[in-house]
Amino acid sequence: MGKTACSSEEGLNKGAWSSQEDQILTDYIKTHGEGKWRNIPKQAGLKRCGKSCRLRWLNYLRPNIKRGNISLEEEDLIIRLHKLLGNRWSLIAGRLPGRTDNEIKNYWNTTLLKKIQGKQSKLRSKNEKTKVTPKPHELDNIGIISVAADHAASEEKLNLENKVKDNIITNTSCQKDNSGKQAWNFKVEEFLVSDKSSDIDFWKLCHELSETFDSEEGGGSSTSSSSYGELRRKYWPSSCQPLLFSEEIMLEEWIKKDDIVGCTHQKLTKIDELLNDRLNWNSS
DNA sequence: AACACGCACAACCGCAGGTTT
DNA sequence: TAAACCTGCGGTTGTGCGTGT
Repeated sequence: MGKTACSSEEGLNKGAWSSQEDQILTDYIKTHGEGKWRNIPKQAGLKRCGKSCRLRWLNYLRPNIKRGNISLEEEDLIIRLHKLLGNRWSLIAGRLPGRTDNEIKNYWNTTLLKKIQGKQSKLRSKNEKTKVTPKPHELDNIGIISVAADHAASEEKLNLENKVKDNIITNTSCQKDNSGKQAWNFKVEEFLVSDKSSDIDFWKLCHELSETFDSEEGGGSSTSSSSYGELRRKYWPSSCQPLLFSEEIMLEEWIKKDDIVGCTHQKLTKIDELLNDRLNWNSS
């Protein structure tokens, strides 16, 4: 793969940008627009490499950039998103209007990490004293949730499923088995940071579909479905809007395991945490 | 006043993956 | 199809500033 090494290009300025350089770059981009970063230095008359121009524009010169004074709400959101996404700074920055990935990364490394480490060491020493061990779901990464369409299902259910599927997220992967059953897999964390996660209508749709599942379970469907239904009712808090996933797919995956209740509980608890987070964001 | 130290943040670097030729 | 090119990302480094000694 080709690589653009600024360091290998001679005669280029390095280090802090001067106000004149900033002005030249700003004027050029205002006239010609962003993109084609490699050509910008030559055309604008800057002794900088394209990557440096891009970085300067995106992190500093771009309009509507907020600088400094990260609020408590923003800080809280960064911590929550980092819990979900890890060091995916650009994704985190995407949920904080006006903030750049570089700023959030710096803020995390210099400020938040220390705060969190401080809290964790306090918690550790408390746990050591009281001999509390962390629950498994507190340590696990987030899994994948599946939405399935059972072709033998009612037309009403299918229509709802298709509506939900169309709305979830663009980069779902679709799998089909021999019986024609389909599953759309998507990563929870990607969904939660997408615009769709704050779309109330989408959640209403999910809720509606979930109710059709429940009513079909009540009508006496397969044993596995009702087992799942019981599990879901047991572990799903009534305060949460349910996120959809098919009982068939989940059970096919998990029933092979010896400890199905433990496994299901673990996954549902994680999903529950995510949804609680989402609901908290909406209410705050 | 001078120095050392730590912190915050801007900027750099290397890499990966997507796009173009 | 493969090489070249471009862009974006995350980790790391460099530097200026404030504070303590």
